[in-house]
Amino acid sequence: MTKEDLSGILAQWSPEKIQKFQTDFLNWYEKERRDLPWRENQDPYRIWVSEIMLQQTQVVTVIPYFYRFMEWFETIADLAEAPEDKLLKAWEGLGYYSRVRNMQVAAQQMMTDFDGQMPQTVEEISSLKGIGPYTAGAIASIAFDLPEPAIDGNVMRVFSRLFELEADIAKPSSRKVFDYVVRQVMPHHDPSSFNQGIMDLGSGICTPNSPNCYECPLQEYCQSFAKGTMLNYPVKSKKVKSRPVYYLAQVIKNSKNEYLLTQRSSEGLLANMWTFPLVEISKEEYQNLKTDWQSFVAADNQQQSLEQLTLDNVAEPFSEYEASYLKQQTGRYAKVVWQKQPLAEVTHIFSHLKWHILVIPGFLNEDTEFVKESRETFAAPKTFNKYPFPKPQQKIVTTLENSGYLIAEE
DNA sequence: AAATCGGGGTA
DNA sequence: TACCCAGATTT
Repeated sequence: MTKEDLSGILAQWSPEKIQKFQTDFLNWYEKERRDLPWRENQDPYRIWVSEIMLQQTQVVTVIPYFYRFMEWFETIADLAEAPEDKLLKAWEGLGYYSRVRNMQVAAQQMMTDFDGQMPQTVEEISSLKGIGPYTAGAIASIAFDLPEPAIDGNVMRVFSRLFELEADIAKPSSRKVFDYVVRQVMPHHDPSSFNQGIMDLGSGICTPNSPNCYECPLQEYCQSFAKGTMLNYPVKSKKVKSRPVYYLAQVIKNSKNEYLLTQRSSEGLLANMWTFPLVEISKEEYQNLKTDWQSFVAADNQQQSLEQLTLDNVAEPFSEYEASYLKQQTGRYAKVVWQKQPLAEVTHIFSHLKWHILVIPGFLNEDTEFVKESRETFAAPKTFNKYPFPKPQQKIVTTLENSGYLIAEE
């Protein structure tokens, strides 16, 4: 879609029509705007925090995190100095954890470069870590009333329907199409209400699958409504499916009812968060282990003799290869007595990965024989709340609590 | 331009 | 399932 095409589309909108469009929409927003905690005032810090939290995250999810975050980190200076585990804990369960790390870097930038304040130009706001074109526009318009668009998924959906724009919103290059169109029709006297209004509209009325066009304040301006083509927009190319990954989770308890936890790498997925030790295995190994474990538990239920599964008698239910494989993977845990109990399986879907986790619980009789490596610790269940856990880890804990293996109380 | 980076809500 | 959500950064 060329700039000439866009000019043609917009040429049908006279200045008078644009002005009426703005008035109608701002009137609607004034009447229908949602009461949200970050809309109480124009504090740039609150608006910044809310915008970062709201990236790829729905309002209802954000609200409790927002209140807690503002309690824990009252000022930009507080955020700049906070320890990382407290940051991760504040973000635990929210996902995309680099968001909060980048926010601390940005807070430090503000302390050193901007007198501890959010800067007030789009260029300077954009120079802050973690603030891209959308968030820069949102902060500029909402906190400082600057006439900047804030192009997000809502805006692209609303505007693609308004003008039947064919630009593929999955392509980064399409952003400039929407930027151009929004700039032509947004009111410069109240960009804040306009941008927030489009968000409310996209959230409650101009929704992806079943838009409530008969309640829409922009119905008379909407080309796709006139033609009944609302559901053809926005145009979006397919995303690739998430790739499966298979893990063995080794849940190892010592005689003091403490569990071995390990801190993940400082880079990449779930950086610096804590999990039970995870070992990646192949799909075939995963399926074979699962099958054999199930048959072993079934056979044992009939015998009702063995209380524990040791590494030696692992060779019984597992095939020789799998037993040796399990020993190899658990080699440094030679003192671990693997618990015989119904198999626990946990799955978790990320945006680009699907984790399959086979949970293998074990017990350590002699603590002294076991030497922790770096980034490892033994932790009692009642202290788990001190460690930032990613969702898959929380699911494993819940599963083991339900099976009775993991006891939260002392 | 494509891949990476979480997790929940919805139909 | 598949898609969407107040996206940014890295490769």
